[in-house]
Amino acid sequence: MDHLRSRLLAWFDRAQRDLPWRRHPSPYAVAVSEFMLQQTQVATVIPYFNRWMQRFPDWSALATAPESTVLKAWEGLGYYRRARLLHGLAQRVVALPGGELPRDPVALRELPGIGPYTAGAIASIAFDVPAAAVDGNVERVLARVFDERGDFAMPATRARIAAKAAALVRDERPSAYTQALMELGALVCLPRNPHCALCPLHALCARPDPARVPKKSRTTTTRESETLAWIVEEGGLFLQPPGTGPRWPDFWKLPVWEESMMVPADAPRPVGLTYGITRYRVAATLQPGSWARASQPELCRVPLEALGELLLPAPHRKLIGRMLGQDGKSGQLQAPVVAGSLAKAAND
DNA sequence: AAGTCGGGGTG
DNA sequence: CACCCAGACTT
Repeated sequence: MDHLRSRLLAWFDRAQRDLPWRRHPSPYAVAVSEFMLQQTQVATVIPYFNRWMQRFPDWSALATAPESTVLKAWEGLGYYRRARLLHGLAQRVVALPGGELPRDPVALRELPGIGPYTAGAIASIAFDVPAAAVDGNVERVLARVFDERGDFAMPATRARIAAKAAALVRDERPSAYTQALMELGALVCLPRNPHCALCPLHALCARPDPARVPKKSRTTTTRESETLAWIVEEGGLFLQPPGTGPRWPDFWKLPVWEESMMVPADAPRPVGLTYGITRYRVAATLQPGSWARASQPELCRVPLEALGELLLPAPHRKLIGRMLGQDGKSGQLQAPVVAGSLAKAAND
């Protein structure tokens, strides 16, 4: 399949996107980008990556940073275990003799947070080592090219595709080849509406018909609803500290509304938001109120102007933004902006 | 082999 | 809405 490779590489040289981690692809930059890109789209990662490289420019800077700082820089990206694993990876790397990642994918696989995909991706992209890196994009592209019709949820199907990917590896521009396969999946060989007419592999693809593409099996989502409490006293908002509750163990959270403990307030009006977390779809309401008796001892009263520095789940931060009349369209609110806005709103 | 873990982009 | 995304780790 040398034909496939030459066509793919020629297309990549022409069509690849200008992405920040392609500017100076050091092993560190490649590793940071790969961790951030796990189950996360490129457009979401770009601003996080740029801020991260400013704040933690190399392995040493990351390794010596406190974990709270690392998590704060990851806030809003999701899958927070990745941040801890990357932090742990940095500490392992600086302790290695060369102070750098190994280039062997088998050795990479032993390090924290580096699975089969990421090991192949770092080896090939950062070190130009011929290694296969099979992510969701590559799986889809190869399944179409080789007319693999098995269910993607079945390990046997994925194993067949992985074998195809491994058989395609050559010692010819491994870095560009790995990125080209993924870039094709991201720009041309799309999940729903592949642009087959524009595809460099169109002539040799076994299944160029967009109407007959394999799809992943569905996941069932469970619906939930929750009411959270907005209680402010003396410029401080009552929050649940980290370490409690089923979700976001590292985060501060809005407390759950307790009918027996709280009295709803007439103003301001409640605000609502529906958000998804893993396989759940949660309809959340933020209810303003006050304490019926004494405040719950496990809650902390946090000054509104300090909220920007706290670790808050994205949906909770959005609810707070809406309660204070902010647009909230920016999704992730910058800490200084939040602090300033909250202080201003608290004076109203 | 199945569950868990976030959040946003997109048709 | 549902699906998908440069997956890894735990049970």
